[in-house]
Amino acid sequence: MATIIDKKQKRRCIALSCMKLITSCCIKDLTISQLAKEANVGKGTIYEYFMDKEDIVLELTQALYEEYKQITNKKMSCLQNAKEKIYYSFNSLYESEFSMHRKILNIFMGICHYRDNISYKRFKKRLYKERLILFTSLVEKGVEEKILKEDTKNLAKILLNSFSSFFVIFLFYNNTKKITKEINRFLDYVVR
Amino acid sequence: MATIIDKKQKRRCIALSCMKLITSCCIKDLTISQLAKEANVGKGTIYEYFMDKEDIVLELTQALYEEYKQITNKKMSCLQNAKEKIYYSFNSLYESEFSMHRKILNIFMGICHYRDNISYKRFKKRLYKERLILFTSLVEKGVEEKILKEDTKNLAKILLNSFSSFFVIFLFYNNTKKITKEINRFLDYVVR
Amino acid sequence: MATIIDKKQKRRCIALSCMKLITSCCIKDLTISQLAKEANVGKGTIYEYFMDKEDIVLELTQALYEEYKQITNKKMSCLQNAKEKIYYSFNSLYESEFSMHRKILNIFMGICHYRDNISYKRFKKRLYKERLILFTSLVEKGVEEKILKEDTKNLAKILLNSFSSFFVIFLFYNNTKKITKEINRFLDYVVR
Amino acid sequence: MATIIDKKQKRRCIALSCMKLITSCCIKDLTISQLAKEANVGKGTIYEYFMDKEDIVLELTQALYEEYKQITNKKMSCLQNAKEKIYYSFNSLYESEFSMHRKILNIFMGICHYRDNISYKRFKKRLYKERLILFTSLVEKGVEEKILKEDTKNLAKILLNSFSSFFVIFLFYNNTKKITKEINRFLDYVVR
DNA sequence: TATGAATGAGGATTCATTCAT
DNA sequence: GATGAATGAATCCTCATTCAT
Repeated sequence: MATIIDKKQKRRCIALSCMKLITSCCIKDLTISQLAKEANVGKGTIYEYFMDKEDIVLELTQALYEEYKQITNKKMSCLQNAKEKIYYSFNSLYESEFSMHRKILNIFMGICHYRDNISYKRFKKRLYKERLILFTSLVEKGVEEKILKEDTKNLAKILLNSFSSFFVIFLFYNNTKKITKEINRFLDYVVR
Repeated sequence: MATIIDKKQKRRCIALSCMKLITSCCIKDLTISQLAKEANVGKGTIYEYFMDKEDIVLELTQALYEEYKQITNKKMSCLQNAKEKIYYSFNSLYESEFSMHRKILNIFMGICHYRDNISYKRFKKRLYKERLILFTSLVEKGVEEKILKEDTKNLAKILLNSFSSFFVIFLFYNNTKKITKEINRFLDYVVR
Repeated sequence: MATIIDKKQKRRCIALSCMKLITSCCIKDLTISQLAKEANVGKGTIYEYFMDKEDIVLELTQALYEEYKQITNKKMSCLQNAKEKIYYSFNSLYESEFSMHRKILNIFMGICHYRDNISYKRFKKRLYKERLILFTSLVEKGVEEKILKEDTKNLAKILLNSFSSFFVIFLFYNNTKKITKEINRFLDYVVR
Repeated sequence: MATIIDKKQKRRCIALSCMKLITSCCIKDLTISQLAKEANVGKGTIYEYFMDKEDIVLELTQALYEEYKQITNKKMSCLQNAKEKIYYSFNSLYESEFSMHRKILNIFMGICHYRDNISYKRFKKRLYKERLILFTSLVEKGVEEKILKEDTKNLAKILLNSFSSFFVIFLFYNNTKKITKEINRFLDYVVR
């Protein structure tokens, strides 16, 4: 039992050690040797804990996603009304403290375009599900507070689509101010 | 002059010859040798016309994009009113005849996540610009025909964001029926 | 007959066109394409007139050797006595006007270390022979003028060995002033 | 510490394994694959220890140079007087047991004509310096024993120039008997 | 005779993966 | 469990050479 926990911890620890390297280089050009050196472990050790390069990125994405969730949930619970929560749930990702998280998400999405294995799919589904739950609850609250007129289910999905859309657009602009503007324009249209 | 045209033509011709191979394999695992063989030219010839693998994908994406534009413009001009045109502009991409186009677009977008050179940027800007012009004109017409209440500029951008969002969602579902449903749900919400 | 002369002339002309390129780049890294472009002819044309890269260097070396001979013979005939002629025959190669000639000779010698075909051998023999004839006549004159005490034959060979030695040393120092100093030290030792 | 010594030893070991191949083929036509096979190591291993082909030749030249020095120093210490030592220091290189050493030296010199990196320069300087020290001490001894009349410094340099010259001439003749004759003719002229 | 587009053999180099320590 | 030296398959890319025009 203890060793399994250790194994998970070490996996995460190695992945986090590689964060800087992964976000600063093109993932395509990174080698296992470089990653092992960055994490201060032997090449063989990498193979103890990861299938390949993409597996490290997955672990790193999960780590940062969980951190993002923890921080934003905390802040969200301090916000008073549904409107503020909805705006925050869209905008928080583009705050400066999450620049690393955005970078990793970009790299993760890039890998998704060519990689389609189980662990990747599973994490994508989890991301989708958890976001949908969040937006569903926010829409419910919004309808209660009468800032949203829509029936619950559809609007939550539209919000989810738009949320991911904005991230894609962000990768195009690569400008957080611009994307924040676009987001608020959209939310002003949807929310009363 | 003649040779320049020939060079452009041959570039396109080679890229199109590689279409099947590119869409059926994982681009990451494709080699220049395989592509050269598929196009029935020597390896050296590939290097005569392309910088690398990604350059071939770019050419292919451009070729299919232009074909898509030509076909959809033609059909669009037969449609009577703004509402139909808007729905068509969103849904056409998911018709079965454009399955190849969707595949290429997926591969192209995957490459965008790690590649950031001039020709890729240029084409991305062109895509963005041309789509924005289309949606702007459709919104104008929609407002004229009183099926859209919004001020022109903002709605066009929202449509554009949603359009690209739907494609990202499609890559997740990989199910044209589902995405068509989502699109129509969204458009029913926006259009009267 | 005319065409043969033309062929020889064109061969020389192409080789001379490549002089700058050959002396400024490392011969190992030069390609036939580059040489053809530099000479403003097609790649196929190069093959009409030359066996390979080394053949161009040979032609260029011959051209510059003949030029060197012509210029130095002229100047030598103006010199009054054997002593002056001997000193000039050693030092002239290191005058600034012959920097190109030295460079080519270096490249030619480098090729000799791995290439051993007939035309290269023939030219090396010719160089050796002509220099020996020159030094033999200078020694004869020197003995007549009583500035050399030695029997003719041996000294001519020693001079020839030293002459080529100095060039090898020059390639090591790559400093004309230093080599001139060494040469004069040596000749002061040999000549009264 | 141990690994550094091992690395140096393995480097030398690989280079020595390639000796036969390097001296029997034209270095220009040798491939890393052939060298790796000859040394019974993988291609990747070659790159672990060497920059390129020329780096192997450098290592081999150094190995054989050190062997040559060791053998000749030993024999030289048995010789009685300066005259014998001077003659031996010139002639030893052309003894049959050093045919490999001559071949490598030829190849090394050929590479010097187009390669000018630090490690090559450093070794060339070392060669020059050590030979100059040897000849200086021999000239000193010769003056003591009154077989040389010259002032010490100049003659040592002249001997050094001639020594290298003779090797160049040898590459032309490729005939040890002839070169030995030339050497003795020269030394008879210099030494009383 | 001159050309240069097309070629593909072949060499350089990389790097994921193994396995003895 | 951790390591990193050794490996060689795999891929890149070059460039001498050909040959139809």
